[in-house]
Amino acid sequence: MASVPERLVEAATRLFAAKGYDRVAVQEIVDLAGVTKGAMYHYFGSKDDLLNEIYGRLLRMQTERLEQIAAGPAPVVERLHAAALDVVVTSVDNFDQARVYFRSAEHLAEDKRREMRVARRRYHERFRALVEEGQAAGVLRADVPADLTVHYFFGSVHHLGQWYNVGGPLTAKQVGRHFADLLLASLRPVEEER
Amino acid sequence: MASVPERLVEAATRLFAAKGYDRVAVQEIVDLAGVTKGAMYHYFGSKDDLLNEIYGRLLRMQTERLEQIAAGPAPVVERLHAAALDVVVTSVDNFDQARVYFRSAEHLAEDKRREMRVARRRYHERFRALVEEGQAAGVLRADVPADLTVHYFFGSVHHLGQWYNVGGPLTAKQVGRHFADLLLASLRPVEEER
Amino acid sequence: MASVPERLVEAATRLFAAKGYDRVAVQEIVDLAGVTKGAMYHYFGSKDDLLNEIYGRLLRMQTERLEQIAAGPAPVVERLHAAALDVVVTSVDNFDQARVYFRSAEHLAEDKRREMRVARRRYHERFRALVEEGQAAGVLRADVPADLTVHYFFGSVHHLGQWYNVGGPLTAKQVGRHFADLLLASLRPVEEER
Amino acid sequence: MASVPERLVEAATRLFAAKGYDRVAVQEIVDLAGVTKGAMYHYFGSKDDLLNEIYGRLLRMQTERLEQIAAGPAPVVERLHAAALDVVVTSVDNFDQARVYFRSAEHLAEDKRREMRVARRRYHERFRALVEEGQAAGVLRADVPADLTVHYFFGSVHHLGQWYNVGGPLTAKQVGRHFADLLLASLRPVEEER
DNA sequence: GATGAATGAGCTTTCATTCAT
DNA sequence: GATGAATGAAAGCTCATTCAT
Repeated sequence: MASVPERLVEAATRLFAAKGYDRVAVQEIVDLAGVTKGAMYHYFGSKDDLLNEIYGRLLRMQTERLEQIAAGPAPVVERLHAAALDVVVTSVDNFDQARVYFRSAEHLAEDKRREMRVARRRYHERFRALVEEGQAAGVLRADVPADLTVHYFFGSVHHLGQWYNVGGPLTAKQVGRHFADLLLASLRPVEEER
Repeated sequence: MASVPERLVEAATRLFAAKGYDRVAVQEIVDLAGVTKGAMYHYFGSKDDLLNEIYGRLLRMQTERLEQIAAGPAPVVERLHAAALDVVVTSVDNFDQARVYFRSAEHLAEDKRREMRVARRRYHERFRALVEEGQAAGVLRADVPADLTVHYFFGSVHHLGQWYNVGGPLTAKQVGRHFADLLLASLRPVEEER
Repeated sequence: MASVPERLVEAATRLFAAKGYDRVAVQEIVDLAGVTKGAMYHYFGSKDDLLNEIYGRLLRMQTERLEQIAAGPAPVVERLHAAALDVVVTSVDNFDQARVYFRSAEHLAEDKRREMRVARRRYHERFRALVEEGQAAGVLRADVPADLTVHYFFGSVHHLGQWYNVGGPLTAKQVGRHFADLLLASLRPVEEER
Repeated sequence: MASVPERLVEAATRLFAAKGYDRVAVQEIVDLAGVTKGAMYHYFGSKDDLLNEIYGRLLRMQTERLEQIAAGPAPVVERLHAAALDVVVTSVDNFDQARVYFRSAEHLAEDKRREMRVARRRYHERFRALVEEGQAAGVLRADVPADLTVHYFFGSVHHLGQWYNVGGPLTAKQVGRHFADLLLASLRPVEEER
């Protein structure tokens, strides 16, 4: 059986994803993990520390992957497509973590929230830099601010948590491809637009 | 001064938007509205009844407008563009309401939640019907499921609540246009895709 | 029957006096007062707010009486004697309140603690002024700092809570007289001291 | 570096003096002492056992010194003066211990509390015997009960913990002399009292 | 219509102590 | 001798809701 802190993080992830941070009692988490409250507070300073742990994992992982993809040798359009696909696939593959991540920033304590915002921003900016690179190279349209485009796309990703059905007809890869295609299509240079 | 129930709804909207439903105490709402708890329970059956009220308003309004736009005489591409623009503009114009709407579905009591899901779905389906109409007419690409496209777009809209700054440099109309343009661009029929 | 807040203050006074602030649970207080915790938190912001209430009452009362006595027309030696006697008698007459007062300053929250220190100091200084008046008039010895004398005397008063037995052989007035006599005797001008 | 139990007692003394027994967590003590909880429970049976240890040290020391002083050859008035001075000086020289001693009797477990009361009483009685000796000899006033006088004086001593400032202008010896002088002065036989 | 005192169940967190290693 | 993970009981506090007035 996994270690106690590991079990706690898993239990918390499942419950936070299902009901939202504020609707989950610490008692439920420790019950699901099969330990007592004292054990939880031995490893985590607070309930929101547990959230912080969940939160950070996915973001760190996605950031690393984005940086690797972005630094690759392929043409920028391909790298952007790969990055878009990747964030969808990893979000779906870690669906509970992702759902927690998508909605729980506001429940972090002030200091951790600041840290997280910094990390999120770094991710956002790395992604935006890809878009800007494509715009500078003339292969992506430049009449829509790159910043706005990134928000536009990540809105779609965050929204996955609200409709995507893990056992359903669409695989992670299919959704990822569609999303990446839509993004790239929307950024093709305009020629004789209305 | 506005009527008591009106003041309560306004106060609740402001507070729910700012802090999230679970982080707002009924006492805060009545304090901000300048009434007492008894008064609130005179007009509303419960805290989540207040949420229900807020919730419904924006959705009803946007649904009506969508139906009007969709039923118009313009070509489908133009109607879709107008609908996309409209949902962004009305969401930004009623920003607090929209933010509450975007993240508080799960706080409704079971029966109201069901009602709401029905209403949301109707909206979603009306929008999807527009996309499907364009696909059938051959003016929008058909290789991405219309359903997925609608989720994709509304993710972007819902995400507005997390980054859009009401007093900032972008007006509602500008964001709306960009979003609508991105949507339409992403749906142009593909010709010689990679 | 007394009002709820009154009953709560009484219950808290009894319990804090008997066991010390930290050893009394809010639950015990409300049980003794015959109400629920919710009721307590309706009237008092916190456990230490209850302490604050108890704390202030005795000090306010003794301060008023001291000021009246000190402002009287009698010779300073008589006024000092009366003041010393009075603080003993009122402390014994409100024995539980006094015991709480004597030991619980450190349990107040920081802001209230500051307030209380100011009030205590004012009391102390009013008393010291009496001693200094006697010294200036040459009727009390001046070779012991007035400040130290006051600490010396109030130590004795505070200590009452640790040995005085309310049902015992000594009445409040008897103890008060003895204490006042000892104080005055210790302050008689020295003539041919060793 | 000192032994583990020694370091624990020192750390506990510092913390109990500063914050009061109930406000200090065992974890804080072991952290300050640089050991672990297990180590503490290896040497001491409980938190209050640690208090007991601190508690006894000062009292044992002061009792020994009192007995030596009281048994000396000097006239009773001088012995009483010396005893009074000594208890002040040793209390100030061991200020943290003294502060713990002055206010933590009630935190001892029942059995140790009884022991302590016995030891305290013995000290008190030895001191009182000095006063009574002086009264019998006619060199101290007899119209105030010796018992009450002792309480009166020790109140002043215990109160030191609440106002005396170790780095301040008054040395231990100065305070001790003043206190002893005040005590002796208050006990001079009365002649022509008002 | 409206008040606000009161409820009661629930919350997160703390902490002295134990015990397998 | 010493560790530190884990317990379990209790703590202070919050809050949506009710109800006599």
